[in-house]
Amino acid sequence: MPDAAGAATLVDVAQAAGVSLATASRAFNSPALVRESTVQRVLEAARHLSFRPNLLGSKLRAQQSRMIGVMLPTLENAVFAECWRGMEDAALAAGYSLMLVTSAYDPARERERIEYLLRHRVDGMVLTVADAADSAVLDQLDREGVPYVLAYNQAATGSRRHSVSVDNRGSAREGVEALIAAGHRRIRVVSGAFMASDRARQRFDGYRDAMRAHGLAPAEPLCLPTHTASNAGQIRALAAGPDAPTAFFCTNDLLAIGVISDLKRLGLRVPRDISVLGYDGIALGALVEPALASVVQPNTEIGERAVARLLARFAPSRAKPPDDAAPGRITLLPHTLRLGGTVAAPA
Amino acid sequence: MPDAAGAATLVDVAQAAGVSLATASRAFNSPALVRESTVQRVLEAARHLSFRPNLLGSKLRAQQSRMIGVMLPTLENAVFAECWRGMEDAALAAGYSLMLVTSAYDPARERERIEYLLRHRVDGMVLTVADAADSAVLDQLDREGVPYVLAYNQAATGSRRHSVSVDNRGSAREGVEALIAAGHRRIRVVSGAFMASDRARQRFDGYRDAMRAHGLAPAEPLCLPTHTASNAGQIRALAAGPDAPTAFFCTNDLLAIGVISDLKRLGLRVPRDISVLGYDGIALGALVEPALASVVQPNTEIGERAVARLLARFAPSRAKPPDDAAPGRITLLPHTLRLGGTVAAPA
DNA sequence: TTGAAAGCGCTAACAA
DNA sequence: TTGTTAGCGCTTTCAA
Repeated sequence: MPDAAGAATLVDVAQAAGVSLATASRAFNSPALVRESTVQRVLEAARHLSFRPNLLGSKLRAQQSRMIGVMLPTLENAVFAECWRGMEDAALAAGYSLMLVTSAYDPARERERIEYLLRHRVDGMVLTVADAADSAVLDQLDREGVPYVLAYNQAATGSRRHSVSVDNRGSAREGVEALIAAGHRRIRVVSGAFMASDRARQRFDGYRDAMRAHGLAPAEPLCLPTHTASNAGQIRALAAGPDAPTAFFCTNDLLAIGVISDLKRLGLRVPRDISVLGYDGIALGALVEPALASVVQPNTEIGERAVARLLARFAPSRAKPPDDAAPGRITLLPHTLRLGGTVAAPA
Repeated sequence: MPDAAGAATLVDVAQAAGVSLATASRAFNSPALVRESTVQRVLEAARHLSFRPNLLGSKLRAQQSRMIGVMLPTLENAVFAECWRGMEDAALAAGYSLMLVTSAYDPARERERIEYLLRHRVDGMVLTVADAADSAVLDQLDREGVPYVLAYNQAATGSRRHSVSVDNRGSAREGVEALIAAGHRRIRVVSGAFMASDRARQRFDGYRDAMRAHGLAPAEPLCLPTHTASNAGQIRALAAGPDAPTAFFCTNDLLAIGVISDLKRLGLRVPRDISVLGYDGIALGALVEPALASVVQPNTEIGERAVARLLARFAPSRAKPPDDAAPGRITLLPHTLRLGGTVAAPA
C-alpha cells in the first residue's frame, strides 16, 4: 500500500520490476535504450503501483524545469484570455508547463512577479510588459541570459528582443484609413493610460500616420486611466460641440464597448450618429449588436507562436536556420479589419 | 561571477558568510533560531552574490510544493478571469504559487489536466468541474486524499466536498421572482449545455421553484451547445408566436449578451419588447447599455475564499476559530440582484 | 547558537 | 542492454 505511507517512487517501481533504478528511469525517458520486454515489465509494475512520477525530482536533477513563466497584464480583458488558450495548448503539447502571473499593468509588480517566476526556475518566459522599449525588468532578463519572448509588445527593429505581435502601427493606420475611406474627417483616438501600454502609443502613431497621409490634422488622444462610469463626462465633452468627431478609434475593444455605451447614454446612435472602431478583435465584439468594428488580432495564435518561438530558442538550433536573416526575432502576424457594424459613413 | 558558471547556491552563500549550509538555510527560514548578527552576515552575502533560492530544491526536500493547482473551464468567460484574480492575490500573499489549467468543460480533459497537476505535486487544488455530484476525478482525489476546494460548484449538503459558491438555486429563484414581480408570466430559460455545468441545472431548478411558487407553469429550458450565430434561429423560434415569452433568464451573462444581440437582430427592443436577465455579474455587464440585469456573484471573492479555505485545510487547525459554528465544508457567499437595464415590465 | 550529515526523487555519466 | 554511483539545491534531524 504505497499510498498510505506515501506514494510509490521510481525506486519502488524498479524493485517491483526487478531492475535497477536507472533502467526504470530509462524505461520512461529513453525506452529505445531498453529491451522491449524490460520496458513492459517496468510499465506493468508502475501501473500496478499507481506510480506517478514526481516532476519535482526530475526538474531538480535535470536542471531544467520544463516550465514556462507567463506574465500578462490581466485576464479580465478577453484578449489575454484568448492568448492564454493558445499558450496552454502549445506548451502542454510540447510537454511544457505554464506558470501564470498577472502584472495589472504595474511595472513594480512586473519586477516582483518576474523574480517570483525566476525562483521557480522557469526555463523561459512569455511576457507582455507595459513598455518593451524601456523596461528595467527586460534589461535584467537580458543581463541574466534568461530567454523570453514578448507577446503583443512589438520589439523595435534592430532590438535584440524577440516578439510576436501584429504590426500595431501599420494595422492601426489601416483601420483609421478605412474610417477615412468611409468619409470620416474628424476622428479622435480614445485610449487607456498610455503609460501602461506601448501598444496604445503605437496604435496612436498609426492614427497619426493615416491622418497626415490624407491631409488631416491628427487630434490629441483622450487617455482614460480606466474605463468607469466617470469617464462618461469626458466622452460627453468630446462628443459635443460643432466640431465633434464623427468617429472614435479606441485602442482596444473593451474600451470601445464602454465608449459605445457612453455614447448611447448621451442619446447618440452608433453608427448612425457616430462611428466607433475598436482594436483587438475579441470574440465578444462579434457577439454584440451592432457588431463591433475592429482591427482584429489573431490572439490565440499570438499565444501559440510566442510559445513556439520560445521553445525554438531552447532547442540547440538543429540544422541552424540562418536565425537572424530567416525567422527573425520579430514576428508580425497578419491582422484583419472587421468593418461594418459600429462603423458607417458619417451622417 | 556566479552567474557565468551557474547561479549562486545556498552553499556559496554559506561559504561567503563563513557559516555552515544549515545556518544559512536557517537565516532565511527561521531567523529566530540564528544570532541576529549572523543573519545579517548571511543576508549580506546573499545580496552580494545575487542569491536566488531555488524553489525546486526546497520543494523537493520539504516534501511540499507550496503550489496550488487550479482548474477552470476557460478564462474566456470573464467570470473565471475575475475569480483568478482573487486566487492569485490570496495565494501569493500566503506564499503559495498557482498552476493553472483549463478543462474546456470537457470531463476527459479534466482527468488529464488533474493528473498533470498531481505530477507537479501540488499541495491541493481549487477546481470548477462540470458536475460535482458525479465526477470520477473528484472521487479519485478523495480516494487519494488530495485536498481540494470547489469553486462555483456547490457541494450537496451532506457531501464530504468543500465548496465556495453562491446559492445557485436560491439566487436564481430570487432573480426569476424579480421578473415575476415586474409583471412577467411567460419566462423562458436559456442555458449553455446542461451536461457541462451543474450550476446551469441548479439555476434552472431555481427558475422552476419561482414559477411554481407563483402558480406559473415552468417551461423547458433552451439549451445551446455554444453561443454562435447559428443559435439566432433557435432564439427566433422561441421569441416569435402569440405565446412568446416576455422575458428570458440566461444562466450566464455571456449567453445573455449573445441572446440580447440575437433579439436585436430580430428587431426586438430590450427591455421594451422583451426583458433579459443574466447570471454572474461580470464587470462587462455593467458597462454595456442598457446595463445587463443579472444575478451578481462575488467572483473575485469566490476565488479568494476558495484559496483561503484550501489553505485552512492545509493548516493543522490551530486554535480552531469558532467562525461559523465550525466553518462547514460548504461556503455560500451572498449574491445580489442587479435589476433595471435589460429588465423592465412587460409591454 | 551552530555544524555535520542524511537524504527528498530523480537523471546521467561511467562501467560492465 | 543494464547497473552503480554521484549528485541537483535544499531542509532538517541530531549532536555539539
